[in-house]
Amino acid sequence: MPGARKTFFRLDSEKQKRILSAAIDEFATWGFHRASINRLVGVLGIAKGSIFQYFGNKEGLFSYVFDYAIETVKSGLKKVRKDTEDLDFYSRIKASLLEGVSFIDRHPRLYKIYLKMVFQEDFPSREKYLKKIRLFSVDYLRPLIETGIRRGDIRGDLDPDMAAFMLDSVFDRFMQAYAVPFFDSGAGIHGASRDEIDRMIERLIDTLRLGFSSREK
Amino acid sequence: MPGARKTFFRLDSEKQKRILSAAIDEFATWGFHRASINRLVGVLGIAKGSIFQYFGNKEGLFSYVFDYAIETVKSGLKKVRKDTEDLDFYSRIKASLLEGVSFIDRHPRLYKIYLKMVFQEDFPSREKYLKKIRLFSVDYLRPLIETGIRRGDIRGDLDPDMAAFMLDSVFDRFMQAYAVPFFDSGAGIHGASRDEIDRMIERLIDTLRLGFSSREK
Amino acid sequence: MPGARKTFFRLDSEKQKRILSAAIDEFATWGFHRASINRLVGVLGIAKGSIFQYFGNKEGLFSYVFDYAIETVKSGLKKVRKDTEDLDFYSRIKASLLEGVSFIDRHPRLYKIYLKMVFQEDFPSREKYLKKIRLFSVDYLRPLIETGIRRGDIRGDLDPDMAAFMLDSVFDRFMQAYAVPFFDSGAGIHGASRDEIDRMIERLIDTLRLGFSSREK
Amino acid sequence: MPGARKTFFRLDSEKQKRILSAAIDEFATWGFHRASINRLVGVLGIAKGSIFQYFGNKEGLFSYVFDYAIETVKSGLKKVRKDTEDLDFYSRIKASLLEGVSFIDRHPRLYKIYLKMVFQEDFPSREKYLKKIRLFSVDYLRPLIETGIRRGDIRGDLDPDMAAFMLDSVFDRFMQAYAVPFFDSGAGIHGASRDEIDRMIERLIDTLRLGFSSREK
DNA sequence: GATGAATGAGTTTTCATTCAT
DNA sequence: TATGAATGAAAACTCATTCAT
Repeated sequence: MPGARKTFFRLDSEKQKRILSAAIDEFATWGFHRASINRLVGVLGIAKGSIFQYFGNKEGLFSYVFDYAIETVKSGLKKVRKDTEDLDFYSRIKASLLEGVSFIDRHPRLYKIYLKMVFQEDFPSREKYLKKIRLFSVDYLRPLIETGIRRGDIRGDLDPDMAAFMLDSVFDRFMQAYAVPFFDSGAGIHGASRDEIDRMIERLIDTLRLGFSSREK
Repeated sequence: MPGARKTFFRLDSEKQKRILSAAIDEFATWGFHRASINRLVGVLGIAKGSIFQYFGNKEGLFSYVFDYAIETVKSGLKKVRKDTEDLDFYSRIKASLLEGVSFIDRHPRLYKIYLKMVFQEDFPSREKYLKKIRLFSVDYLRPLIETGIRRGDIRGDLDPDMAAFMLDSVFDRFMQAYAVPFFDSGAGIHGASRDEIDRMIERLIDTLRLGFSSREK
Repeated sequence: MPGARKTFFRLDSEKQKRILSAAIDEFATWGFHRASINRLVGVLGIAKGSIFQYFGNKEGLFSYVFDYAIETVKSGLKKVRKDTEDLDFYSRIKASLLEGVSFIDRHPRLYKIYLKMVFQEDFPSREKYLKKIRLFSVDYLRPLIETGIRRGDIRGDLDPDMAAFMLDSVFDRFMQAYAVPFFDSGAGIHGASRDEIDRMIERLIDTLRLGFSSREK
Repeated sequence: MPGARKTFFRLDSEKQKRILSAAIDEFATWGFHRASINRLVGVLGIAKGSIFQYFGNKEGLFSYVFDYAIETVKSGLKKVRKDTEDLDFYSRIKASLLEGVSFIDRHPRLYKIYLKMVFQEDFPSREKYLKKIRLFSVDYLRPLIETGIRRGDIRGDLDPDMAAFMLDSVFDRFMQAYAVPFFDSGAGIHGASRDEIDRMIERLIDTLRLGFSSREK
């Protein structure tokens, strides 16, 4: 039901972009509940009624912004998947992590909205939005793992559920670790250079690859 | 600075508990900003002014609840650490995960407050509260890993930073995975029995132990 | 910064006047701090939010009322200055005092607001408001004195600073003396008629003119 | 009716002074209405109920403070009147002005309370308090003028009502002019030295003595 | 289609006073 | 005599939504 209406899409495309961008700002800064339509129209210099005409209500606006965010993430990862088709499993994981970091650099506000959303159970239709995200992770990581096993990059008896779970956890946490200082200072993981980030990822992947136990024969 | 005042501690202890419990309910359900003192005193059947006499302001109340939560988590983990002192690394990790799951069963509302808090950047002194939590994870996991290496449970060349990072991520995510369906239905990880949870944890630890790569000689 | 917003000026002019008048009432009766927006909107029969839409906040409303008061005083005195251009110094002083008295008759509530304001050090931007008033007295009285000296109405060796200071003091006090009983009973200086006021002013000016000392040769 | 009760006077005299001083602070800073008993007892570290036991209610406390202020002013002026009995009129006026200035230096908080009070019509029994002050001015200035005329310091045909009115106005304004910057910076009339204040007073008295008109024979 | 005035329930916080202990 | 917990009305201000123009 919610989302943008025909009226919105009939607007001149420049205006559509201005509204989208201002709405992203508002939700990224304040989260859903504390975002204020009053403030938004103040910034945009348009009539309050217009927002309601375009999106029905506050949730409709959020829904539009959120779908845009999902599209953006998806297209980034699709590109990585395709570009790395011929590489081995670990290189693909590394590329994916780098894409995550780069996504935060390119779209910090969208990532903020994601974080805001994840743990606020109470806003309308939260479940629906979360499902779109979760599916995603499974859709993306499971095939990667399966291909890795088939090609012999990963040991054949690896538990694919748990592997996916671990990757998902580590991905998420790594992005958070990168993002939080980035939001404060504009530099990820407390000012680490791109090279340092690179090395960190390698160490992380090594740990994933080798596991904790000693390799006695 | 904020927190409970003398006035509060002078109250009859039954009343203190009633207020603490109702406040936990309120913050667990609504988060910090949307929690309502009006609603709270309505539930408690006391005067609005009283809350402000006890805690100074809304943040004082939150601070009191939060410190209580931290104490509760800490005492649970301390017990695990002590009770498992003689066990090997993987058993201790398993016990810790089980304690996490059990904590959610025993104190679902406190865990909810934690989740609500983590990604709402804007509420007063959030940093201060987060620091208390973060310290925690490091304080707890690093010694476990170091002892594991010393005792030979873990390979000596394991990267301890990344290992701690992985454990922290996986712990957090596992607890979230357990908690979210738990909040909805009262049963963790979509209704799994205690036995099933147990097996899941074992599979997870196995994956951690062995890593992704095949064990060529 | 504060003051009325576009929204307010777009209102039907009758409504603007009703709001201005009710706000003057409220501030004149209660001063800044004890004035109540709740009471105001109750009297006006409009929604509380509307006042905040028109003026942003309480100070914005006060600022609007205050600027209106200043305008009203200024225009009265300007008229006197112009109308008495050709008269001698003492006649101009008399006319000014009469204008002061008449201002209180015409705008008792505005004068009340002035009195309330002068000695409440703490309300927001008080200094800014006071400055607007102080400038005023200097701007008005000094030229009058200088012209009086030039024309020979006043002795050439009069100390102009102290003369201005005395006039300002006496003006202020006279208006207060007139106003305070006026507020209580509706009749200035305890029920004196316009003729009596007139004579009082003459006696006052005589005292100013001749000074206290005996006129020895 | 209002004022301090027996209970208060039975207190150890040191405590009485602490309470008086803290109450003066509170009223001087906040005026009557915005003064807070909560804050006061917080500062004093005594029970809220005690204040009500000592003074009945807020007005009782104010009344006590106010009577103390009047006594303090009176005793200062009485001393001046007596010490200057043998001096001529203008010297006595000068001494009185200096006493006013010195009073502000010695008791700035009491003078603040006076200013706060004068133009806040609405607090309980304000008229009663004001009367005590007004009487005062008449009681003090009229005899001074009459003695001055009798002794030939002042011309015999001076209008004594208007003379008293002028003196009262100029006194009041001078003290305000001294006090307001004093409250802000701790130095009267924008940092003037005692010598400069002295000269100002002399210029002012000269202007009063000689009047505005030229002294043609 | 666009506008923006109107709404009123909601928020946190303050405070003088009472009264049982 | 002293204490301090309890009260609840009042304050300023916010905001999503509606609807007449």
